[in-house]
Amino acid sequence: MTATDRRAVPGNDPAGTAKNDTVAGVVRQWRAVHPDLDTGPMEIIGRINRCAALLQQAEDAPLRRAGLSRAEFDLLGALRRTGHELTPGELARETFSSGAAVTKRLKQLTERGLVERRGDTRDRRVAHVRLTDAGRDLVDGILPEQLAYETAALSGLDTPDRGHLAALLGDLLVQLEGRLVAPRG
Amino acid sequence: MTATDRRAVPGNDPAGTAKNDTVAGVVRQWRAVHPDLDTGPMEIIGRINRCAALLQQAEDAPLRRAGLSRAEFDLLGALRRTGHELTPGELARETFSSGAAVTKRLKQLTERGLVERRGDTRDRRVAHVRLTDAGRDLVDGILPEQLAYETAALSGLDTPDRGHLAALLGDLLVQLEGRLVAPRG
DNA sequence: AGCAGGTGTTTTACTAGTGAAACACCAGAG
DNA sequence: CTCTGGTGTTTCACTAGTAAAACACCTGCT
Repeated sequence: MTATDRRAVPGNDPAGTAKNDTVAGVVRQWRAVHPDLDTGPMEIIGRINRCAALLQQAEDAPLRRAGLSRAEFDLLGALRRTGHELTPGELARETFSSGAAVTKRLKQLTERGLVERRGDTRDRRVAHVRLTDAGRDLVDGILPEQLAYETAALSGLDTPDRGHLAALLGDLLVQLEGRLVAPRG
Repeated sequence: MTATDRRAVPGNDPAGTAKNDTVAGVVRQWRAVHPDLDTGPMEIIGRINRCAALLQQAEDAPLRRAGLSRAEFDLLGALRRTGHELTPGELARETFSSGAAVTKRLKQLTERGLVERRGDTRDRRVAHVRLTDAGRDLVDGILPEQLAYETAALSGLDTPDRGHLAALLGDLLVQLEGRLVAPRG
């Protein structure tokens, strides 16, 4: 621990990636404590997690202004982008959340007049949920603002980098979805 | 809506990124409903969020086996990797969580004998938290398994792609941290 | 000394989410 | 018709997190 230099240490960075973000610091600490472990995956996964956290925080601003949580907006967005009614179960799958969570959110959104439900005529277990006009208008009003925030958040990357990043994340996501979201029979 | 093709539509993909992950489908839906909006940012941010969710889910497996939540492991990990005692406030900053959350977690981890606290001698408001031997052993036992899961999750990408992805995410993260984590005085 | 304002931590009251069980219903077998 | 097993949805009991207030203590000013 004598005279430790806080800056990047040459020769310690095989991938040539000498960032000075928070994740780089964390990885450096782990390497110092466990020099034997391969910390490579942390550089990707740690950054993905941290980027996700920061981006969500940034995006929450326009939503809070509209009195919506991210989860509520996701639900409304699913209805808006599919363009048709969805059942609670479909909404759960579409928004990657549990059925119980969807039930709760639908209750609130219905009370606020943003969605409406009707029972299925043939199968009385299932409900069909659709946006009200107010719900549709709300989503359409928020979306451009949301995208503007996102564009601003990404403005530090130039266009080719953005394309490249999207492509690499797409590759990764295909792998993850194939592996983790068990092959549907 | 007549004869809509579910596959990628040629000419609609300026970045040349014709993925078939879930995000690509979502973006396609939005484009159909709002052809005027630039959905570019979604391709990155949507994928970051989705990757983060899937990766966390995957990583939670080894943690649950050890009876820890991700948040608890983050806290223990912060103590382990810094190598010295931390105050609750420092732990909160280090793990990006609220002070109240740290208080709660410390209470549980102390009861389980994984961390210990002692009061500061000069300033009796502050506490110093350190890992017990059991805590250190637990982290050291989990970490390799955790990294193995991470390596497996990323195994779909070849080495140069991994380096490239880490670098791009690092660039993005530097931007985001500079922008969103207000310039510290 | 004594008070004012600031900081580190905990408590409080509350919210959103979870898994498991409950409920309501359908569809097929006998 | 009436079971039986399965599926869509909701309820229940509980957990983890949050923001704001409370608390405990320090520091500097007078």
